[in-house]
Amino acid sequence: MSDIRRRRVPRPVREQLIIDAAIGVFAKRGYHASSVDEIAELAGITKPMVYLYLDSKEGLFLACLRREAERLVAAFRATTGPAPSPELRLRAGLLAFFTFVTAHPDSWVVLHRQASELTPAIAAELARTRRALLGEVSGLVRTCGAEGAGAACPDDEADFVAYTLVGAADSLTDWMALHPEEPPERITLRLMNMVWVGMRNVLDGEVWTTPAGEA
Amino acid sequence: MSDIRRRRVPRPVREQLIIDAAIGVFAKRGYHASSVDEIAELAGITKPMVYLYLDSKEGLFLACLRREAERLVAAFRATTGPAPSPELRLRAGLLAFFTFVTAHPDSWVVLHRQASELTPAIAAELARTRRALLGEVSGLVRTCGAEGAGAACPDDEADFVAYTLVGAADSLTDWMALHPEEPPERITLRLMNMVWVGMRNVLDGEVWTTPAGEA
Amino acid sequence: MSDIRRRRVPRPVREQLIIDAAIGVFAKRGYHASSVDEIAELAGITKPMVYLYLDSKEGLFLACLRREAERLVAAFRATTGPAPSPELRLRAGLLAFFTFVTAHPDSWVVLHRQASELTPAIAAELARTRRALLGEVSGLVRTCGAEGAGAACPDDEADFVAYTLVGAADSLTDWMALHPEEPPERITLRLMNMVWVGMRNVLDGEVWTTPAGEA
Amino acid sequence: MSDIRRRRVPRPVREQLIIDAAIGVFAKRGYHASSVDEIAELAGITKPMVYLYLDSKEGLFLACLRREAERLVAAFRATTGPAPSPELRLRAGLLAFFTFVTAHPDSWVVLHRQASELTPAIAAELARTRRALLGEVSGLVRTCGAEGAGAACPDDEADFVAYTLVGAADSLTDWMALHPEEPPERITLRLMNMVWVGMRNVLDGEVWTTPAGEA
DNA sequence: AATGAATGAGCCTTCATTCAT
DNA sequence: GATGAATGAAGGCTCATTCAT
Repeated sequence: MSDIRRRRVPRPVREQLIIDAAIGVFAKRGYHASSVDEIAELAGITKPMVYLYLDSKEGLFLACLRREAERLVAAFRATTGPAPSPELRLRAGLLAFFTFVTAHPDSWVVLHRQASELTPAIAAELARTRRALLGEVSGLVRTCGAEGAGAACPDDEADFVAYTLVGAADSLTDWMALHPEEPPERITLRLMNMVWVGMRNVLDGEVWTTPAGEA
Repeated sequence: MSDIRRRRVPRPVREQLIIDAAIGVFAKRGYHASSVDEIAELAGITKPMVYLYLDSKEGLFLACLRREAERLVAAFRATTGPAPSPELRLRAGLLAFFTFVTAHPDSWVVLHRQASELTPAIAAELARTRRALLGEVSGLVRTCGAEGAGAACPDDEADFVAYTLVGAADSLTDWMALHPEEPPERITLRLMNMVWVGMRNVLDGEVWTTPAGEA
Repeated sequence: MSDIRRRRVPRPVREQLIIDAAIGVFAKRGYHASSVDEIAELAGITKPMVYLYLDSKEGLFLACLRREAERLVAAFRATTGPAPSPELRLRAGLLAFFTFVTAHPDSWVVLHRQASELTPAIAAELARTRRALLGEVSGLVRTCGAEGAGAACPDDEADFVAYTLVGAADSLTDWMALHPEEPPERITLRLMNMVWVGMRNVLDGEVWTTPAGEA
Repeated sequence: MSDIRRRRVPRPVREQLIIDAAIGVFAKRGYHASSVDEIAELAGITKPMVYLYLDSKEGLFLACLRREAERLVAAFRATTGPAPSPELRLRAGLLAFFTFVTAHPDSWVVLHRQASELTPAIAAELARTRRALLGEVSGLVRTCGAEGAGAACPDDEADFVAYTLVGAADSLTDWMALHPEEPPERITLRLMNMVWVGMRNVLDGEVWTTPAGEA
């Protein structure tokens, strides 16, 4: 970040440097409030280079989105694959998430905290990204059904559980910011504690009902 | 939208009409992409009026934030207070949330989906709003500890659970958009199923641990 | 140009002032080389007003085009109508043209000297304008056929003559710039001299042929 | 467009290729709206080469202007010289013009349809070009005076006639675009019909006057 | 001989905001 | 109480032009 940003940097490298800068600015200010000028300056170049390489502000944001989504999903897969049992796979997935978010907080903001004020193209890409992440989680969840075949667990339930997990994890991201001493492992453990039993019950079709009989 | 917006509307009413319009626009476009022009036109008045009543774009957004936060918290309290047992209180809170979000989708977007691209003043107000909501939930959670004594349940655990619940509920908001036939009651029931047992365990200090012995 | 341009000018007036300024700048620099800033300054206001009233640079140019085309055609019609005989009508038309061009040189440049570098919308409007002018002249020419019915004169010939006349007149515009002492009346007379006889012959079907017999 | 544009093209050839490309682009888009990038790409080289060979965008345009003007005047002279009689010389000149314009429409646009939006240097060169062409025509016209003596025909009259002819021919360029089946020979014939008699009268000092006695 | 990398400057456009009526 | 007129400031984008290789 000090010497490589000097003149005459080959295009592929410069592109990554620009995206690096862009993620920082987009995360801090949001899409509309970010100015390409600021991104260019942070990347150590001038505006025309940004447009030459990434086409437009929208293209720049899309590039950020794609690169980080790929990274997150890769991290997720790399850990959930090898784990031997359902609960360890779930744990591995949660851990991968919290580790990624700890390591790349800006990426997560860009990936997930940009509701509204986006152009159609960006909104579409973002929706695709989210679907990919939720699909990943949903697939993982489907392998967690009690003793037997995944077929026993309807997709609908798995999706519901996936949304719950992703939302909970997302929100815990904020909690982590208030508790910096807590390592991803402990967050993961605590979240496992909260959801593992209930999740299994849900996937197995056991339901909680309103105790007495009220509204 | 037809007659009331005519001339000679008393100030407090006008203000509410402006805020109504603003919430719609802010939810659709986001803060920065919203233009005061569009809000004024939707409210049926001219721009200088907006400035006369709400001071600035920022003030306008703050007014939206305050009004809707108040409404959501009120809805929450109104239902959790009367419920007799812990689990019914929790259920009532969740139901209140999902009902509110169903009834006022724009409000929820403005309240919660506006990360980044906000001015400091707005970010502060928004943080306050979220803290209020989380505090409310956290308090509720604290009453759900097993045998009764809130003292047995450390604030830390309650907070963690609150973040998990709010995040899960928030995310299920998206799930609801994909399943419009599902009423708030069923969402509430399913979420209760997923978290009730685990939550109790967590609040009681029972912990899940990595089964065999791995990373 | 000194006092009326002060603050608080009603919209219709301002619009005309802006168009006045725009014609001057567009004529001097051409469409692309003109900057809205310069036009605004010359009009005694700031850029946002130009956009508020005329929408865009393109809209501004279109407004110039429409206003001046209307004026030129009006001047043309006003004089050709009353004239009693064919040759006097033609003479009146030519005189109207040269008088208009003398009085509004910038208008003529904007109307006719803007080949290429125009947006599609402008090109279309400009084509319409030229067709209107040529149609006017062509109609006039058609009434100049020798003794009798305009039917005797095919549209094709009239069009050819109209193009010739308009082109000649246009070019003489440059000649006039080099001979400022020459009044429109004399130019008109000289052009009548050059074309009247030949035109009549052409419209009557008499043709010149290569004398001997060569390539 | 396939092989010659490969590497190792000698400089003079490359220059001509660049000018070829430039004329096409300048004619289509106009001076300001043309980008050096597009010209370079069309010429099959990179931008720095354009600057190395032609110095600047302005120099590039000037080169186009000079080359095409030379070609047009050459074509004009080549045909008017040998013709034996005045009317055949005029006919030959007109024919040369219409033939050239038919063969090189882009050249004509660049040479003649670029009023305004030009830099001073270009405007000057363009004025010189036009003067050259008009001078050529004017000289030709001077040899058309009735009985022979050019002295009998004042320069002033010849100039006036030249402007008329050039303007008429220019405008007929547009007419030709609407009548692609009409060959240069026929256009020439029709224009001769329209102007030959009147031109002779003018050059001989015979004047048309307002018939009765009006404004 | 040729090119990829880089930039200073400028232009169109929009927006939040205010003044004068 | 309400509005039309007006603006300072900024942002996205492009372009002619040059340098270092």
